[in-house]
Amino acid sequence: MTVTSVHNPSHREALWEMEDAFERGDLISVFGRCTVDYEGRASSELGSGDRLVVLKPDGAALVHTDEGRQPVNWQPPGSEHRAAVREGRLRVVSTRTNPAETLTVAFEDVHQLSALTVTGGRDLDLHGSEEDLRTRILERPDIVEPGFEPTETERPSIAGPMDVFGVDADGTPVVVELKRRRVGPDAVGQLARYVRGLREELGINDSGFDGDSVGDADGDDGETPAVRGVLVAPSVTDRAAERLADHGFDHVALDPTDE
Amino acid sequence: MTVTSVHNPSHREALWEMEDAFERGDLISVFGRCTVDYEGRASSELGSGDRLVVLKPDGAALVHTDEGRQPVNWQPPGSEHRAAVREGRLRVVSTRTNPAETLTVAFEDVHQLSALTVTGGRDLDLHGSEEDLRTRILERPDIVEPGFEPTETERPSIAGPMDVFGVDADGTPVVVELKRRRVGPDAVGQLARYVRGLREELGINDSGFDGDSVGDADGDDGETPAVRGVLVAPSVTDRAAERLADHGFDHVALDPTDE
DNA sequence: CTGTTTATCTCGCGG
DNA sequence: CCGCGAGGTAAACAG
Repeated sequence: MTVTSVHNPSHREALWEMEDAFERGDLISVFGRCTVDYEGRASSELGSGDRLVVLKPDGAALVHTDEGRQPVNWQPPGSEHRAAVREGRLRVVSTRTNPAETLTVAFEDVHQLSALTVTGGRDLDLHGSEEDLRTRILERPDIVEPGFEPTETERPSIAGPMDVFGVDADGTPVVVELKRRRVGPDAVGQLARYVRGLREELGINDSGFDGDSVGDADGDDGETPAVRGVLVAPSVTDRAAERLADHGFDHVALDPTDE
Repeated sequence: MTVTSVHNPSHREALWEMEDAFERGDLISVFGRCTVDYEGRASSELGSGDRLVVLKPDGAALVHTDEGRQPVNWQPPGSEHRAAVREGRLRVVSTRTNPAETLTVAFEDVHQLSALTVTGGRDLDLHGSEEDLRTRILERPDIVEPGFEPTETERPSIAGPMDVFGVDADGTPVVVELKRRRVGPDAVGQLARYVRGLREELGINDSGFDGDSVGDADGDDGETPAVRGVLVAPSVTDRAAERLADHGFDHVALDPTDE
């Protein structure tokens, strides 16, 4: 038996079922008319209404209405659930410490209470993350540009760790910044800080002056800096495109979810 | 009747109940063994396991395991839910556009399916938020400091809107930044940008030089700037305290949940 | 234990 | 529609 369910139980019956479910470590789902109070980092009150309350064996509690992805009230995992009948009504209290928080659900009417025994299958694998994108670039650097050779990831700099660092076909240092979604000017600023930091580190003047360094860009005059910046992202905002142009950085359009 | 529920239904029966529930605009709760696939901003696959799936009439979809406050997979409100039986199995697909995202739940076994008719009670009042904190300061400005008079909220500046703007007992302009929890150096940086922006606006030199302005701080030499910065937060990190001191800003310890 | 960073963040507001 | 900031953010991770 993986589901125990009672419909329109008395508050006492609901309490018995709930205590049994706590004992078994079940996932509990309660649908009923209730008020909800929360006291802790903030405080809130929720008047009477029909809601779905989920109590998890790891201590998480969720109160959902018929709208929104977010629970209207909740308690994080690690909280402790207790149930009782006070003044003839089922009352569920979930508490945690650090910070001290209390969620109280007082039922006027329990429409349905279900205890769900959960078995296995908790393994998720997620693709399309920034981590995934970096792995793919290390495996096939040509998707950044032909001849690109990554040398380090998470290379430390005064502006923080750069996502990917390497050299291009001409041997010029390249800083690559990865973003998994459309970016605004802030990402360009981040890339600019890395490039600026690296130029300082290598003793290269911002204007592109090359003080005996690792290989100047070909033919160009002093305008071309000896460290390049490349932003890898599915797309950029107009403002970001302007700032990329200002800095002389390149944008590689690459969607992390594409193969 | 506010709850319709079937236990261990056939996949066809489950489909009928679900389609009826869609029609009625019910909140749907399904507990069963299923696999979950998500494609969109990222992509994920979830192997077979017992999970609680919630489908809301506003288009939100949630897939919960027995752990965590967060759903293991979800779809935001505004998505469209469809159900069908393919290869003898109940399959629920939730899609949305912009960004294009698809959540697919394929049930191997439906343990329980419930349709919940929700009525009323969506009014939450929350205290202890930043909004609430601002209201309290406007009602009783003395909790910032005696003699403080707020003049504007969300006052625009080149650095963005400041939380509260006003003048102190001496008539010196004061920028107040509100934070509802313990803050790090970033909040001080934010406040500093506001203060710097306002000084520029008023034609005051950063070093505190007063170019015919609204009332200099008493007695001090040129060190004291003619625009003050006050950070209201329950507490600050050590690093943040140093930066506050560097700028000559004040910290008012105020917990948004108090009072 | 605190502090930092990320997220399929969500959510609301303004241009 | 995009961009920005707040959240009882949650959650992973480093120190």
